[in-house]
Amino acid sequence: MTPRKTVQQELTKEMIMDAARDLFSEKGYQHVSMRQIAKELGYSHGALYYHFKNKAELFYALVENHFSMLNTVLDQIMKKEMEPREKLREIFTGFIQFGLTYQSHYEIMFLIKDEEVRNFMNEEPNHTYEKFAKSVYSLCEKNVSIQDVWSIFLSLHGFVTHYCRHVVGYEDVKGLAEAHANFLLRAIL
Amino acid sequence: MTPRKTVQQELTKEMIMDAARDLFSEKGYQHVSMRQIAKELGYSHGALYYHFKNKAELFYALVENHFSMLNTVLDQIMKKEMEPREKLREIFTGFIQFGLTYQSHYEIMFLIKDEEVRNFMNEEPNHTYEKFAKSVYSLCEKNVSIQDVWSIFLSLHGFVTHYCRHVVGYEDVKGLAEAHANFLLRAIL
DNA sequence: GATATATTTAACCAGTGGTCAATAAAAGGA
DNA sequence: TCCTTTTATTGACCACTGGTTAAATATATC
Repeated sequence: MTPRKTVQQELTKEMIMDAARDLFSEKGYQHVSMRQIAKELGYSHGALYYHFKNKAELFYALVENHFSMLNTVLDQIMKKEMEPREKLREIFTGFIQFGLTYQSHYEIMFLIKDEEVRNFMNEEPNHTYEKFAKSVYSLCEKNVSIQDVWSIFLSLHGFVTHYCRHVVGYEDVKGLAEAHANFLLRAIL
Repeated sequence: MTPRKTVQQELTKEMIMDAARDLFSEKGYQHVSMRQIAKELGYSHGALYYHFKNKAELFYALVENHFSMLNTVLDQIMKKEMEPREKLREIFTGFIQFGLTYQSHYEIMFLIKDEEVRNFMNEEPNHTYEKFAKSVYSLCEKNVSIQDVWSIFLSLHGFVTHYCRHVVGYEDVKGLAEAHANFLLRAIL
């Protein structure tokens, strides 16, 4: 019985979130239990509840930053000095790269069906999409419709979703991702 | 104790499969239990096990035909007398319609990450994709690459996946689906 | 030493897939 | 018609998982 560990090995929110992240990547959100997360950390499951009110709150803490990460990716690309066409390509591959690099994040952000979890995310998805859409739209000038931008998003989403399911990293499909980006570019130019 | 139901109707595999289908559409594979299915039917869960060895077998019985259903959809479109371009459009919207009409099927066919479930499907996904790819390829003549066909598939997949998540029927997004199809057509013509 | 803090442990509760003896209804013969 | 056999259904039961909570207790802080 060791009802409290020494300070150096005390559990933190960050530790829990890191472990949770890893497990989600590996097994998917649905198949990770609080007990598993605790076991991974070498703590009892009860300890998690000291740091997070419940499972949903833990998930929300995780997902909260994921959208701003993606926003940052988009911002950084938009800042670059580059031809519009190249920039578009970068946005497309950048989106895919984000999705496949942070698969568990992506899953939670865009793939989870669970109502309970999704109710935690309010406007983040819309906000991030707005940023994406504005960027794409501004780089295409007038030969593209709002509809088209949405189609592009869905098409990228399809790419990420498929390869998420088969758990490969971005590097494994870099060539395919670029081809996909080119394919989409062809539709709008 | 009423160890057997009076008159009424006896349970059949079809009844079970119908109820299961509905529940899967609604809640997804993981969140439907044998007990829920039984309850929906007004029988005890034990009765299900008289008709199906276990949950997996029930799912497989369900999914088994889904691929051939999609194959049939593709075949029927290919049989039609139509301009290639229109046929392509029909294939695209037909795929989406299938995905959104049989969301639970689609989910199992193309979206489930669960190893246990996926091990049930052997070559069906590949076979169905082959049929899709051959059809599309033959309708495009030479101005399209194998890569492009794959991109089309992923793009349609993205559409279905997204709207599956938000549980809407095909009718609710028919206009969007057609726009998406047109978008994809533009990329290859 | 007292108090706040962090952790474990055990337990609760609801739910799961799955098994099976008991049993009533239906079917088939005589 | 009665009797047997087959068939389909039930509900108790098992072993398990998962989220959550509360009491107990060891450490840290003052």
